[in-house]
Amino acid sequence: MADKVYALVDCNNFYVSCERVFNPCLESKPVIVLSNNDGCVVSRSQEAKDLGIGMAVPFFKISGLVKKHSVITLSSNYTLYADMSKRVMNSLMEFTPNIEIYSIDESFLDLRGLKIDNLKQYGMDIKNKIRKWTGIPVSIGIAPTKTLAKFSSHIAKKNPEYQRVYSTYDEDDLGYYFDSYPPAEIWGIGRKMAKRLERNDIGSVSDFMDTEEKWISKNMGINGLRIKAELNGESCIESEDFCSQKSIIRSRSFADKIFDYETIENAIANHAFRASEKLREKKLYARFISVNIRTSRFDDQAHSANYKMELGYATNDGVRIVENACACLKNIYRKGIPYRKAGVMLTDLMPLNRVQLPIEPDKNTVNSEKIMAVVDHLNREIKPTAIKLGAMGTGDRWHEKRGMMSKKFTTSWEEMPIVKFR
DNA sequence: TCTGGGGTCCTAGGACCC
DNA sequence: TCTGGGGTCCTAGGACCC
Repeated sequence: MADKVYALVDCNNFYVSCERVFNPCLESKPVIVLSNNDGCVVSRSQEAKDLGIGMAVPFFKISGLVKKHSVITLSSNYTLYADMSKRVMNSLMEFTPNIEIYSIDESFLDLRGLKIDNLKQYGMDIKNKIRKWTGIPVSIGIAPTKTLAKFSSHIAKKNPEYQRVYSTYDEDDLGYYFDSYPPAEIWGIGRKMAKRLERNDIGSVSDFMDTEEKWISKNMGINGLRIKAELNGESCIESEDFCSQKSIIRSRSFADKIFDYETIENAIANHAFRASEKLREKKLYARFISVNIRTSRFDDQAHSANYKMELGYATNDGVRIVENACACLKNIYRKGIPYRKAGVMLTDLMPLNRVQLPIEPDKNTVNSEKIMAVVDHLNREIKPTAIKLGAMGTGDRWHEKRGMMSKKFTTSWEEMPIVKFR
């Protein structure tokens, strides 16, 4: 077997597939799932794709189409998707522990060193078992580099004859797809770069492969060179270091324009607290916090403001993080601006063993670990808002719209699916 | 009327130093 | 009075990913 072997396992239409597991009536019908605030389309069933509904299209632009074809529309239910994702990833670990979870619906498996006679068959085996164990359909690309594995998974998805598994080790028509697919199909080449390539008569992956390195380096930087090497079978995107997360962000758009300070402070305090929960969950500490408030990007007088502050010493204490977030907000809030979005970012993250604690801890910090542990426990066991800080407020004017959400089938006793026998 | 959220990485440019 | 060039560090912004 070759030096390196990566399998990219990609869940098909993931959010829609999650919904279908618990609601079989959605099968073989056009279904879409919307982003927060019911703003954009973030997942589409094949039937919805066939109707011409694009990815990330604002919902209001397709509402006519949706009505005409009775497209079933759902708000996103991240609690459900996160839990289903965990199940899929745990199932994949049955095949190899060398798994890199790349996103909520994708993982790279490092198959090096495993005794596998037939990679294509192995892929089919994974695909069938994931479907059986979790109900989620997946596509798989197998190749010597991550970029090629991604490309292979696209081939697997688009061409039914491969039965959703494409292995460059077992097929000999990769060159055909290099000739016929545009560079935009390649991982790392986005809209802007694809346009630029097109303007320079680079219309296919093969054309890109034939492009001089000098040109690539000048126009695409080091990333372009890396992509070319990867497509040549030379692996240069290594596995991520798991403890290397650089930032934690929590932000949301408001359902309506918001002008008043109090409501925005509530939103910022909530985001800051959620961000601190994430920090504690990952056992990390942050040194900096920054707060951003902005109008709609599409507003005539689009406005955005940032404020960054040092937290003193690295911390994951919710109270301190919320206090600092509110202090940041005071510096940038302006009266009379129609704010549409607020967010909090924690940066310079580190694990406990790298944290420098203050020489003389004050009273408030001494007990913070214990207090936070209790708060987290209660919020996990009862409900996420069981314990809140005063600044987080009680209103929900800043909350987003989610008019069409399914239930938390797998994570809430109240909302568990009911099976009836007759 | 209605346009997502959470991340990473790279680059250009300014400030500052010698 | 003349005001160079190299280095570093930081930040903002852009591009990309899902």
